[in-house]
Amino acid sequence: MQRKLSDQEIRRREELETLRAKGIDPYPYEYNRTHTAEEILARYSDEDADALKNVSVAGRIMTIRRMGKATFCHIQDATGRIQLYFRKNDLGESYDLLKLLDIGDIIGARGFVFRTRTGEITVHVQQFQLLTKSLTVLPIPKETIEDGKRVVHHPFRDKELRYRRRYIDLIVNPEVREIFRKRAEIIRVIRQFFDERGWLEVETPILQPIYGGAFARPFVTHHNALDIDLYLRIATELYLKRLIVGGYEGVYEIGKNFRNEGMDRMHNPEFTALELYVAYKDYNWMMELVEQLLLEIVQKVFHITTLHIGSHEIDFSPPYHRIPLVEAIEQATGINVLSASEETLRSSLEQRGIEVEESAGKGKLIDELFSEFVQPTLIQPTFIIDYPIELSPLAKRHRSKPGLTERFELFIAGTELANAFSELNDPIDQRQRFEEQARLRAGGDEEAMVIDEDFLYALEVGMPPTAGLGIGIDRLVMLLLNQESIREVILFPQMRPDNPASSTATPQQQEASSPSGQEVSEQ
RNA sequence: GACCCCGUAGCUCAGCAGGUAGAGCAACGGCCUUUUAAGCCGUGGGUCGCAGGUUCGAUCCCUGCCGGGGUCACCA
Repeated sequence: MQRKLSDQEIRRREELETLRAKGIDPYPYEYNRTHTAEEILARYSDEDADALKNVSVAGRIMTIRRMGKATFCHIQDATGRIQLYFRKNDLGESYDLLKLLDIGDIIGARGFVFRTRTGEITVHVQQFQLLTKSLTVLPIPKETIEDGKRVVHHPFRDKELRYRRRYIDLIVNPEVREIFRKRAEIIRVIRQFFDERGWLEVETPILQPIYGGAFARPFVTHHNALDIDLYLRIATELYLKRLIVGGYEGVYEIGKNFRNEGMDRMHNPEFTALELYVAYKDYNWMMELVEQLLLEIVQKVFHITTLHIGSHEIDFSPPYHRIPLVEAIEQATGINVLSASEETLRSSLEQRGIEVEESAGKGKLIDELFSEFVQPTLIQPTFIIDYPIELSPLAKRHRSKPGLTERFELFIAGTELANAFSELNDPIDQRQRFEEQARLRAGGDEEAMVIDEDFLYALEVGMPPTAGLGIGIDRLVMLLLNQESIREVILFPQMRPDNPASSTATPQQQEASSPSGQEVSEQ
C-alpha cells in the first residue's frame, strides 16, 4: 500500500507524466561527465578561462533561482556544489524543460565555465538532461555565507529522521558525509599500518556454535539444515587465537560484533571491532604499538598530533602514561583493592553513595570503584595496566604480581578505547578460568563465558606467547571526530522498526508479529 | 527496565488559561536574461503521533499506547 501523498508529491508525479508525454525519459541509463564540481572549482582560472570551455557535470539540484528567461541553480555531486547558469537565448525550447525540474532532481549539464558578476565560478549551460526525477521533497535548507563562514538556516537535524533516512541526511548535511569519509580513512590507515608489518587480515565466523571472547549476551539464530542454534559472535578473539596456533604470526580482523544489550550513545547492538594478535610479543610491546598506531592515525588523517575532543585538547604523542589499576584506584580513593576484603570494598562504595548489587563479586566491586572514581579523570591517553585475574579470564597471569594479569586498557577523554593482554596460552590455566566462568554462569551471571572445548584443544596443541589487542572502531571514530553519539558514526544505527500500523494494531497482532523472546540456552 | 522531556504543513519552529491553527523556507500562478537565504504580487497546503476519557466542545486537560531524545541501570 502506498502511503498518502502530499500535494507536492502528487505534483511531481504529474510532472513525471508530463515529461514522459514529451518523450523524455526521466530515468535514463548513463551520462558522460567530464568534471566533478571540485575539479572545476580547482582548475578554473580567469587568465585561462578557455581551458574549461566544454565541460559536463552531473549532480542533484540543491538550489534553484528562476528569473524568467535566465535561471541559476546549484547542483551537488560527491565532491561538492557547482553553480549552473541557464539562459533562454542559449537553450531555446529546451529552456522550458526547466519548468519541469525541481530541487532534488538529478541532472547532467554541458557548457563552458565562467565567473559571474558576483564572482562565483559557474557553468554556463549549453545543453542539459534530466538524469533522475525525484518524487519527494527534500529538506534542503537555505545557506548563507556570513564572515566567510557557512551558515545553514533551519538545518535538517531531527535525529530520528536523520538516522532512519540516512540517505537524506547525507544529501543535505555535508558534515555528515565528511564523518563517514573520515571513518573510512581511519580504517584505511589502520589496515595499512598492520599490512606494512606483514600481518594477515582474516575473516572468522560470524555465526558461531559457541560464542566467546567477551562478557556479553549474544543474539541467537537458527540454522535450519543443521537444526542447531547459532550465535552471532560477540568477539573474534577465540578464532583469531586458533589462527596463531595454526602458525600465522600476526592476524587481525576488522568486523562486526553483536551484543544483545541496551542501546545508548555509546552502544549499538552491532558494532565494528578490531582485533589483532601477534606471536612472540607481550602487552608491553603492544602498548608501544598502540601508541604508534594512534599517532599514525591522527597524523595521516588529521595532519596534526593534538585533537580537540569535548572540552579537552588531547595530545596523541607518545609515550602515554602507564598506571597500574590498583595504584590508580588507591590514588583516587585511598583504598588498596588488593589488600581490602570484599566487605571493605562494598562498604566503601556504599559510603560514597554508590549502590552495588548483592551478587557483585570482588572483581565487579573493583571495577565499580575504577569506573566511578578513576575513569572520568583519564583525559590524556593513559594505559591502565595489570587487572585482577577475576576480571580477565583470557589474559595471562602477571609474571611478577600475584592475583593480577598482564592486561591493559587505554583511556582517552574518559572513554575506554582499547583492551589488550599478554594472551593466556597455558591450556590448564585456561580450563580453570573457564570453569570459574561456568560457576558464575550457573550462579546466574548471564554474561559469564561459555567453555569452548575446541579452543582449549587448540591451546593444548600449543599457542606461542602472543600479544592481543581489541579496539572498538566506532568509539575510536567517535572520539577522533568529537562526536557525542555512536549513532553519528554508524551509517544505519539500529532503530525500532517504524511501522505506522503498529500504533493501531491490537495487542494480539503485536504479539504475533514480535520475535519470540528467546533466552540464551545454557551450555 | 526506571525516570524526565519531546511528537503541530515537505523542513525548522510558533501557538492555544479548552472554541479544530500560524511564520520562515519549500510548493503553485504571474513579472523578472549574471542571481545566490534573489526580489516583487498572488495562491494552495494540516486526522496538531495513535486510541480512549473528561467536556456542550480537545491540538491543548487526564489515561494508555507508538516513536524519538536524555539520565540512570545494564553493557564487566
